[in-house]
Amino acid sequence: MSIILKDIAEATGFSLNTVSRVLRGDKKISTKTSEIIKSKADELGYIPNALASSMRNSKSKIIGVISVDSSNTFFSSVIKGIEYCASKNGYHILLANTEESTTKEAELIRMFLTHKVAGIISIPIFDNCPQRIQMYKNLPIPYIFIGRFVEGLKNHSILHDDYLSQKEIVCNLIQKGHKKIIYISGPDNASNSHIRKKGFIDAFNENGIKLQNEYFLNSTGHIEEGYSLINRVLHLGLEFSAVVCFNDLIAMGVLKSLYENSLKVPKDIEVLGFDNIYSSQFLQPSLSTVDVPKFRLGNIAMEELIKHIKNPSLEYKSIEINTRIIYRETTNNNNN
Amino acid sequence: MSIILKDIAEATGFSLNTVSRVLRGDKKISTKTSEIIKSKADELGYIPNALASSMRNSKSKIIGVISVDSSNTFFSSVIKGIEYCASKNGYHILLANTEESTTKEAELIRMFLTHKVAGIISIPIFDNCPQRIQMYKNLPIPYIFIGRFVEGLKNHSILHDDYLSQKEIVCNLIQKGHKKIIYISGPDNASNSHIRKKGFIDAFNENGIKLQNEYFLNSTGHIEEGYSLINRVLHLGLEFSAVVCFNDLIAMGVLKSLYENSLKVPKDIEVLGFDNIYSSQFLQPSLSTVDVPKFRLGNIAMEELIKHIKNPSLEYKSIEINTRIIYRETTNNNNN
DNA sequence: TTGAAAGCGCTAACAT
DNA sequence: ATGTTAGCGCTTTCAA
Repeated sequence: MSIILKDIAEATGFSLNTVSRVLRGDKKISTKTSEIIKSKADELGYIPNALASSMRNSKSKIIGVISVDSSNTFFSSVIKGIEYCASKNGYHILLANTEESTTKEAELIRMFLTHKVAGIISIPIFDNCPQRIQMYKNLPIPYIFIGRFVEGLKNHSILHDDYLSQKEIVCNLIQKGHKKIIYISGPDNASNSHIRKKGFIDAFNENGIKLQNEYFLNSTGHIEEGYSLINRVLHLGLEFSAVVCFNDLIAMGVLKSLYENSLKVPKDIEVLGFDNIYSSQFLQPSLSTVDVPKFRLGNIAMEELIKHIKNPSLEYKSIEINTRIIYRETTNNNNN
Repeated sequence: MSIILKDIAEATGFSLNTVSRVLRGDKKISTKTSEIIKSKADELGYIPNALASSMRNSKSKIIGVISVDSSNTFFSSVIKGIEYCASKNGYHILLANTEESTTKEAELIRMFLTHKVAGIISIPIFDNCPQRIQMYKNLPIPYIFIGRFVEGLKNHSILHDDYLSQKEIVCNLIQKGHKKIIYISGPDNASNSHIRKKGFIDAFNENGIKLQNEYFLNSTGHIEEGYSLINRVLHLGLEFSAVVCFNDLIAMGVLKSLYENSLKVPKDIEVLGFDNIYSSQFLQPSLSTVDVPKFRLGNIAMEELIKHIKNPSLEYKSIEINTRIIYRETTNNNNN
């Protein structure tokens, strides 16, 4: 059926081995031989068998990528960055979603191992389940975490600054006189939910303002929740003058709810998101947020991973990327 | 280093073959033997080698997925559907982007072949370059196209109805009295750009209204263009009372521009998108659009592909999924 | 510069 | 019910 090295060898009269060497670009082959073999390979439509080659030399050009939800706009940008960098370097990605399940994450790691991937990039679920951490520690291949860190494996993470930006945003609000600020937090199983929330809390503490429980709203980070949570507190009559959201999606829902309730943004209520997803600048009003370089995050993760694949003894070091606050139209920016 | 079948064979005293059969769940093995071997495999932390197994029985559980841009929210939903269905059936996806390049698409196909994938799902670039079509025709493995069709290979496509919905939308506008409707078209290299545009044109023709060239605006389907194109025609003083967009992203940009130019939607201008992406219903005003079942599209494509993998002699048949017009707040819906 | 032989880890065919 | 043997297509010794 399909053409294999042996066919080319027989067709050209050279040995199978010589053919293999030519096609891999091995030195020590006469130009003439090389040309003959290459053109015959072309003519026969030879397609190399990566499985056989991987098996023989235990090298693979495939990277396993674990994400929670590849359709989330944040992750899909990160994954695009990963894919782009992988492709540029001759690697390819095997993509799978955990759907928030730790069991699934463990299965995926095992699956990747089964498929002999060269390395793994993971946007892991945040729980400190020791078995899972151990699973990563036992990996015989390089691995990198993106955007979240796993207890005890911080060196493997490409992070972005969540804390400072979140705190600065809130300090800014406080300086403008806001005291009743709602914070809608993100999913518990993402490490940056906790970090951002801490940024919010610390801003209050550093300014000596009391925090009240009813101003903390929990969400899993989806639009609908921003919408329904604000509807609810409005209905309950909670007073507030600003809403700080774990991410832009939540902020979109918040904006919608405020609009429907005839509250003007930013005049009555200021709103801030986080992530700077693609559509944020095109909202009405455009969303003030924190830019997280998503594509770059993926890119850097992949670059780092490749370094570790090429040099397995390389020490891991945690990398933190800066974020950047972008004040747009959902905040009063007179003082900026 | 890593545990292989032979290690388990030696540790249990059974033959390598028996071990293999137990671990694959082959019948004709005594329960006792099976238990001994399984527990030893667990104990040793055995991880099967999919490469070796694939090589031996030329079966693979990997599907190649080709998309133009996996970070586009439309595609990322489709891909999620693919991945979900794949995972449910024990398959995994190798994902790669063509970045609009035909050359890249050809390379990817070759790469997938090299990696011995079981099948390919492609969101192909739309050009009738005969070499590329031939490339698909020559594929020794099953393949399915999503959302677009390739000349001469229509049976391989999972399509969604673009034409009827687009036409109906426009007929509706015309019935409401609109005569000056801007159409912002999508990228030339997507087959549905052409189909949707035809729907728009036919609506005019069937209602006996003349089409004017300046009402056709070309775009590649991104937000920015919706924004800048409308800014431009407004600047030029073109009169219009409705904007029909190839997709929701464009419509978002349009909305932004209209808003900034103090034009009220839908009072002054009605706006329609297409695709019903996740955020559309949360825009202000929420976007009237056509729902395309993205996740389901991916799901069905994968299901079909699996059928063909399991039964290679199965005839291909084109599948068309219905779309559904959703009138929200960017249109005047009194009459609906 | 080229060739012969061994073997990666597994499964299928055949034997017992 | 279990074992023996061959071989998937390739690359890596080692030899010439």
